Amino acid sequence: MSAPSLRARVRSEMSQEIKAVARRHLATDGANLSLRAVARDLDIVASALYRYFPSRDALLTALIIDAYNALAAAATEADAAVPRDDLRGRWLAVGRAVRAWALAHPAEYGLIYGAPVPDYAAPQDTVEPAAKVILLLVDIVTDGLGRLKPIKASPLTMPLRADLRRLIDERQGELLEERLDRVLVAWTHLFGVLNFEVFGRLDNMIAARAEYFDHHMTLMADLTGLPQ
Amino acid sequence: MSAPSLRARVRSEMSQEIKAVARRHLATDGANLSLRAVARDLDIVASALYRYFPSRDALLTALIIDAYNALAAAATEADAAVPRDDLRGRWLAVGRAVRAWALAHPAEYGLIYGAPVPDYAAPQDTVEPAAKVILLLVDIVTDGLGRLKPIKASPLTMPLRADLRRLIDERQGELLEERLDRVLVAWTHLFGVLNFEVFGRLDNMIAARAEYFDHHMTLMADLTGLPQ
DNA sequence: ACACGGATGAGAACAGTGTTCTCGAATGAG
DNA sequence: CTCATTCGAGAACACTGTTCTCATCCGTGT
Repeated sequence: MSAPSLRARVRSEMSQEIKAVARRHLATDGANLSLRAVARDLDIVASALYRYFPSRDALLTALIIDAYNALAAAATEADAAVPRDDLRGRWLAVGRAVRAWALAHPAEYGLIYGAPVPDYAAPQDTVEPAAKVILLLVDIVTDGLGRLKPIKASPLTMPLRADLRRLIDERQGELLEERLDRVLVAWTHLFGVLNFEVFGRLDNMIAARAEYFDHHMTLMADLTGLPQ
Repeated sequence: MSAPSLRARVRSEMSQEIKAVARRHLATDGANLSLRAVARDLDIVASALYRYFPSRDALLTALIIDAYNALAAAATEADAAVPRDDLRGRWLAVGRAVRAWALAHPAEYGLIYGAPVPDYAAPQDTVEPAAKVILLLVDIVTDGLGRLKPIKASPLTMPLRADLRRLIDERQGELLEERLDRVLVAWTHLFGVLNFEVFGRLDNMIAARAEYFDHHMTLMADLTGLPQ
């Protein structure tokens, strides 16, 4: 890695600034982001933006990647702040961090967990940060091996078991299929509740939002067999 | 109810046709629906659309309402086709119907369960059909009163209990707070799994989609205490 | 049966959009 | 100190939603 040239530095600063302004607009205008409006805010002509992003889609993609990374960072940091053997504490901390980030950045959250634009293929750069949250949950459960409560209830069908086996093998995981299955259930549920809350589906239904969320996370911890 | 005049009839037919074409466009272009493109498909000039819908938003709203109603109708029909006392059969039928509709109409599904456009207030016409699915689930569970398995695990906190009590009272429901809570969990989860599947979050993860979905629905039936 | 009036669609216009291209000017690199 | 690369401006093009005005049509009330 050679030292970045001055030009490269100011260029990347400009890219960051464009994204910052775009994020601000996103918060008020949602996904209908206007390049010209962003340019105006930067005292720049719209075509100048094309020196930094080849298209509007590219800018949105950059914002999406940033959002994934920010969300993953918040979750990771929250997990790291809890003693390793406090599994339920870590579990709840991750959930709360994801929720806090989502509520603080609803537009960006909608960008990554709302309906994707059709025929938009998620670039490879998004898959790793996108997987981060569930990997955190897997890690927490894996750290509890030996202490986990047994899983009762319906056995998995073979095709499903095969999918889970493959996922475990791909990452050299240590969980059993049944256990990973429960983590997937919890992961699904985490974003299910969050979508409902962020997208307004709980309006006029649930007032005690934070308690509602914690309750669901606890239930999922139970279902996954987290001890205590 | 007087007989609708001829003019009113052709007018409503034209409205339906506009929505049909718009739905077709929605499927390929997603939420960026172009009025002019719709008009072209109808051999009509764009401004003529304004005789039928006062704005693009109004057309989208109409599509949203239709989507809610279609989804609710599919779910209701599926429930009605199963013997009343086969609770788990009805439960699964509703879930599968919702999933089938969502997979058959991903764009419309995204319209109603994806990220809402900011500052877009859901018109009153949407709340009733939007609530239909959860009401079906509540009905199924209510039909099982006396046969339901007891709910174990963490008691509800007071604020949450109050929210649930209010929801029950509003509709003169017969469920206990704990039971309604579980129905809400199941409802949340239903759309959580579906969002993940429809929005592509299961790509390269789960191949056995139908089994995955059924498995989650069954787990939720267990959690809710549905007998058998 | 007939004239009337309201409903309908065409077309032009306006403001706004993403994107491409060309052209000076600046400025870091050799 | 020159030169090539990078940058931003500006015009242009093909779109978009929306508003007006203007004929034309045709069901309706008499």
